[in-house]
Amino acid sequence: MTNIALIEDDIELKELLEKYLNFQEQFKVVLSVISAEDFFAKFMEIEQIDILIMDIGLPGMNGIEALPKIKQKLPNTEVVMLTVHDDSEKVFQSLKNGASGYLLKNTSLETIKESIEQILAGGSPMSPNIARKIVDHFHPKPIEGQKELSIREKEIVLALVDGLSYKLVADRLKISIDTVRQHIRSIYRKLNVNCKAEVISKSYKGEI
Amino acid sequence: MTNIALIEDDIELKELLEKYLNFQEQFKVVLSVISAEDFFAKFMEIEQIDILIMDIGLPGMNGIEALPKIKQKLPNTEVVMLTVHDDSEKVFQSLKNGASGYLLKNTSLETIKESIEQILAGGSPMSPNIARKIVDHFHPKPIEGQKELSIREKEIVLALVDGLSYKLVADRLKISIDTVRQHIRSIYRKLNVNCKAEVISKSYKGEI
DNA sequence: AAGATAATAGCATTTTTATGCGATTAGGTT
DNA sequence: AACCTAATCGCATAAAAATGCTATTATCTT
Repeated sequence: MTNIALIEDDIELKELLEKYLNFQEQFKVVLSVISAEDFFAKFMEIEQIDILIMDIGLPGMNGIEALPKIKQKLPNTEVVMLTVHDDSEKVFQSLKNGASGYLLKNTSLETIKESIEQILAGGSPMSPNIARKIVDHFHPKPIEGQKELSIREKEIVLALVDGLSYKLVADRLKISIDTVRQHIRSIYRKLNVNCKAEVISKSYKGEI
Repeated sequence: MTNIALIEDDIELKELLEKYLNFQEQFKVVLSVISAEDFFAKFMEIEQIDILIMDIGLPGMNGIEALPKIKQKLPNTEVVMLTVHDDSEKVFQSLKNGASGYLLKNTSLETIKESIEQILAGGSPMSPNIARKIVDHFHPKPIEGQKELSIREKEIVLALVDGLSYKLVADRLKISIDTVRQHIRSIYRKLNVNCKAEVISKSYKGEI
């Protein structure tokens, strides 16, 4: 038996979900509230919550703000966001704050049921459009008007990302520190930056 | 009509997929080969390839190596990996190299068909276990024995990640440059580092 | 042959970072 | 009351980074 909690301020949807999930014999909705504040007031009374399905747009504290506080108190509860928001910002913030899944509100009850089963099987349910936003995050973004770094320059960048000083970069690549300086000059020119920090950030953002 | 290409060295699976997809009236398998080399030899003859479904474990050049070369020549073709490999390394490399979806080989034909439809609708099909690996990538990893940064210190970190100098950090937070220095000292002590570069890297790795 | 680019290296100078030491104020804990 | 932490600020100094300028060699393109 899987214990499920809901935070959803759309009463109609909340009751529909509650009914549908309780109708499944393997699930039990043990808590169903309309706000994060409500959840914090009542969750201690529940012996176990396996899965929490929550909205982002809530009255009072929103779902994304509430998420880290919930995960702090219930680290073993898997949280799935169920929301109309499909902008990247909200998706990534939710994931960073501890969500294990992200479903859009046009998801069918059937698919929500399957999503819960996926979570229990160690997976992450994700509406395809949300998955695309995450996948695109990994795709290198070609910056227009930005010159391609040479192989050697990319090696220097990797060393900088590793946190090495000019001296240590020189040691790693067996070149003089002045050559390192020279390469870094070229890198800064090509990337239009003027400090290591920006190079490292661009590297992590996939802009190199 | 959607044109589909396959690279799959398991002949049985390859022919099964080919038959199944051709049976769907909205799909047409326009190229079906058993290696990347084969693909490169024959893809020019095909007028259009909308979707490429490919394996990773191939004879000769493997799927991950072949991927960037394929995307270079066919930037508008959406690539879905279909493989038995579920290790994070292969998943992330595939995404970085341009894959738009990642399915495990236990995926049903029915689900593969749905995955193609998801791609066409601008989504990214993803087996739930693969999605979990990607989601986990965003979850902050609590480092044992690492002290929690204060709110102010986190603001400083954000400013450093943005590439600001001490002086500009001071301006942004309306404090003196010496206070910035002091905060950065505390941050370095808590994170066990001794330069901005490492702080920025830790931040992007989710270790803060 | 001339021109462009990548990789190497040196020297000088200014700016920024990293670090040592000390200090005050405010808020919370024991 | 004594103690701790977060946040603030100052001064000093050594190390590292950023930048300006020059120069050689090799390779590749036109």
